[in-house]
Amino acid sequence: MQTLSPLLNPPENEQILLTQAQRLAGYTLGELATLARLPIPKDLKRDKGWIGVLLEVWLGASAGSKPEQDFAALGIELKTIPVDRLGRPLETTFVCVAPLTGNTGVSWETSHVRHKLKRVLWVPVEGERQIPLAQRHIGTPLLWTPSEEEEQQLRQDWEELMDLIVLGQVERITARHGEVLQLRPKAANSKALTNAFGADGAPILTLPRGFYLKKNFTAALLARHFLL
DNA sequence: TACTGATCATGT
DNA sequence: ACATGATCAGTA
Repeated sequence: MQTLSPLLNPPENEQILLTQAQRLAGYTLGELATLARLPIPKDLKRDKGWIGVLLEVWLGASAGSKPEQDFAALGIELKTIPVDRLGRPLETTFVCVAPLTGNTGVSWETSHVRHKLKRVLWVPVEGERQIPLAQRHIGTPLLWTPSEEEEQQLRQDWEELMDLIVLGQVERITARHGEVLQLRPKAANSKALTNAFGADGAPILTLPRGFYLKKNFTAALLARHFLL
């Protein structure tokens, strides 16, 4: 009888990664945290990334804040996604920070968004706050690559948002822009500012922004897998 | 109650 | 300040 244990090194291939992720399905966060000897916070208020770190440990991702894909050798990004009892996303999904300067000549093909989403291992986790953190279950993982339709949706929103940024309209962008991809603040707080350009072309200080996948998009990609 | 704008921890 | 990991929480 083999005991479930965290991967100590990056998985050597996709199959090993996927198999390990599938093994975790059905376990609770409390069980996995105890086995990995990771302290369990009371809730996520001050540990918003805790579930992500826990899964990184179990799947052998090089944990920490390196500007790489989680499984660089495999070209795979890991995303945990909080879902309700029906498997629908409870939150938007952060993709990457949006570049507000130095965007002359940037294209969708070479964008960070496209690179990040090229191949993603989605791990659904029960996320309803009424369920104590330790009792939330891991769901069935999904190794995903954007379909042509999904990539076109992403590309259209990305180009529209980047056009506004380049035109100095970043402060007029709200989370309502974009059908599947949105731009929202991504900062420690509202006092953290970064450089951008205003409508008149002059430099301005503004909140750092990030690209996020809207829930309708992640809901559809999860449903396509689990209902089809 | 869904959504948008704001926020939390940690490491480089 | 910015990258990693995201969720919180006020208000429409």
